[in-house]
Amino acid sequence: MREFLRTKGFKMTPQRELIFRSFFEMGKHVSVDELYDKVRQQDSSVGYSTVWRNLKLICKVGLAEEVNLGDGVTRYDRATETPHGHFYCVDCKKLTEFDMDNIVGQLAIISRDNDFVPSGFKIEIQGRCRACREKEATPKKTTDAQAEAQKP
Amino acid sequence: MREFLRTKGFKMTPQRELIFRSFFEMGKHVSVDELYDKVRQQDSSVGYSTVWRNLKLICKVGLAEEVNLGDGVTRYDRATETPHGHFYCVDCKKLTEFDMDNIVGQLAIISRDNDFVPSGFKIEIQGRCRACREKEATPKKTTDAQAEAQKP
DNA sequence: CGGCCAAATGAAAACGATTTTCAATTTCGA
DNA sequence: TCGAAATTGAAAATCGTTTTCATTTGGCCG
Ligand SMILES: [Mn+2]
Ligand SMILES: [Mn+2]
Ligand SMILES: [Zn+2]
Ligand SMILES: [Zn+2]
Repeated sequence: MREFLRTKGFKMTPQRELIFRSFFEMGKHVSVDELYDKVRQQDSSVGYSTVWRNLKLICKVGLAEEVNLGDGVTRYDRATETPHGHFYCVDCKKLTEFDMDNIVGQLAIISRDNDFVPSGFKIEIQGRCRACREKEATPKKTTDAQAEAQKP
Repeated sequence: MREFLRTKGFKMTPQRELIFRSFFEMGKHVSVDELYDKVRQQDSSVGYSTVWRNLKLICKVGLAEEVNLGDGVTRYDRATETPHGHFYCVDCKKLTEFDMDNIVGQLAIISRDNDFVPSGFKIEIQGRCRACREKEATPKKTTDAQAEAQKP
């Protein structure tokens, strides 16, 4: 790793080492805050901006990429060998993955047909996961139009 | 429109009327600022929050939906009869659309196979549009590792 | 082994889009 | 017409992201 970074012109530091290791230990879809918390458990002197910068660096060197679900928080997803898509449960907000190998071909065709040279594909499927369907909870009826309209 | 909203418990106002009309007159992928500017051309007394709230309302009643490309700005996309995906040019940032009818079937199958009940699909293809490829401009070599790493 | 200098760090501040607050105004059904 | 509920505009609050800046550190070179 140290060597890998060095060849790209970056130095290794204790903080960086810890941040990189922590990131890869954590699951997928990690937010800055989550990683920051994890890192601070090991070394509470590491700064937030250092975590943020290193997360950006991890993306820059191609080891992860940002994921935006429109919930206001950027998450970082460890790069996978084969491209994958995301199921986003609108109830519990859980993010799960699926392989998109068999679809990439079609996306490439669509791109070609539209005179567009693709470099990356993102597929997000919103819906409800099994767990949430089984809970089948709170119908939660509309009562106050304004509250519904103006509040999240 | 007035009637449509009334049945959902919302009132019509001059501002709302103007905002809705302006939104549908504009192209796709409109940001709050863009719509705000357009609206102010007609009536400079309309407030920013009113524009924002009505954009949210348009989504709530199903006439549009938010689009997030991770560039920090939420855009609002008029709902289309048939679902469509987006080509996002990494150079000029232009967003163009493509029909995804022929892929939706597969996405539905993938969802079923993963025990997920889908309610919406989003496909984003990053790459370069024709215009940008033809410009084929500025190779822009890396010179300062830190600058490259820490600045956008 | 020093010395040097770009890279890296941490704290704090800046940013900027989004969202909320609140008092005043308006809509629309009873 | 009246009044409750919705809407509005201005301003402030939020809050994740990004930058600034003074200081420290890593790693290459002699
Ligand atoms: Mn993922
Ligand atoms: Mn669109
Ligand atoms: Zn769920
Ligand atoms: Zn382009």
